[in-house]
Amino acid sequence: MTTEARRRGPRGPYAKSAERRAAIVEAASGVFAARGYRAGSFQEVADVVGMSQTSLLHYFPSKQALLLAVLDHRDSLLGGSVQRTPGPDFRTGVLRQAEYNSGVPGLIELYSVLAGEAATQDHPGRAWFIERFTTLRGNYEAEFQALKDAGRLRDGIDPARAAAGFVALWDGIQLQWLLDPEAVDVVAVLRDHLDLVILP
Amino acid sequence: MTTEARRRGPRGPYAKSAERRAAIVEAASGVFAARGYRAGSFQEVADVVGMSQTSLLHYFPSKQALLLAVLDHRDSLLGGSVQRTPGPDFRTGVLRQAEYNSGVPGLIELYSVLAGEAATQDHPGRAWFIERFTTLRGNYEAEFQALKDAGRLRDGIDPARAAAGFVALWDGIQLQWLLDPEAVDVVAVLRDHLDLVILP
DNA sequence: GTCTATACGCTGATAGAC
DNA sequence: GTCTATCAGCGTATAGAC
Repeated sequence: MTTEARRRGPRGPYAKSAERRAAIVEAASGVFAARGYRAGSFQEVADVVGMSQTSLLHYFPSKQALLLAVLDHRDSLLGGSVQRTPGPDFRTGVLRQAEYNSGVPGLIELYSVLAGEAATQDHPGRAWFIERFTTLRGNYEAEFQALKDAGRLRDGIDPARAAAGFVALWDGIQLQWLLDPEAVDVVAVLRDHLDLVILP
Repeated sequence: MTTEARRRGPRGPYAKSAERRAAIVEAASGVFAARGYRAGSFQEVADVVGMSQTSLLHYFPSKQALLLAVLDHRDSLLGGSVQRTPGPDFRTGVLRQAEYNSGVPGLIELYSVLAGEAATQDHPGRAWFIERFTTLRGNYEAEFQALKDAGRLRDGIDPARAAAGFVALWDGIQLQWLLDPEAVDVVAVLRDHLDLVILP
């Protein structure tokens, strides 16, 4: 819809408005990552962007709407984590992504914190996470299936369960890393696992 | 200290007081599991136990104190998940525990929700979870080391990384299960993994 | 679009009567 | 030990001036 508006040329402050929205989403990402959704406040987001709390409501009609914008924004940054890495070999792509992630801890934090919180009752992000896990498992299942077809999956491994397991491993080890960065090596753990599952 | 008091015999309401405390911790476990720590309120816990909010403060001087009591209580129920299963073979014991867990979803929920929340800034349970992950990894590392010594660990697997990975896998798959119970089979995923790592 | 003023509820915690 | 009364503060959201 932004592009829609821009096409007309000299038609007003829409572009600036889009910039504001982007700034708000960015600020909210930081706040929700640091505090979680429930504990994170509109006011705090407003302070970061430098506007009043009520002005935020002009861009996002509710806190929930802001949360969903934040989640979608994160997705557009990291991709489905699988789609992002279509180029080389699956194993290499995934490990490269994991390596990259360690450079943007804020995004990991946002994801881990909200995923846990989303398991609570009436959480506005719950449906989003359920759907996200579903597609994620689907994507990885396809990858493992392709490996299987190529004869590169270890015998007896079920692609669907392997997919769920790999997503789980990644999320779990990232949480441990978040709580105690010195104690675990995310990339090494993932590599170990993939080397067990994928034949050379 | 409870046993200390009971030894004296007819010395007052201490036993009853301990019962109250237990009831409060139980109620708080449910509330924190369903809502998380920050969103869960003292008032809600009080409603569940059937007393006033301020009376709770007589047993637990602060919300944080209640949280820590809840966490320790959960641990005493499930054990370190490893100590609980010293009997048979490691693999069997773990899978049995996982099977058991699916019968008490509330405890899983409590754990998953709070673990994610604990990664936020200034969370009162953060230190608890860091320490817990450390001991958990240590315990599993010892198990894998024992398997290695017995020649039953697959070649090239590092016990410490395998431990971190297994804990991660378990936590991660439980979170997926919590959000979408139909979509994943916790025990099957864990079994697949162990069968890959442990030689028959 | 941005603001101030404000409604209205809920939070954890304290003081003190009984 | 349990209560009522109360505190000071923060939460989201609305109304309306500019």
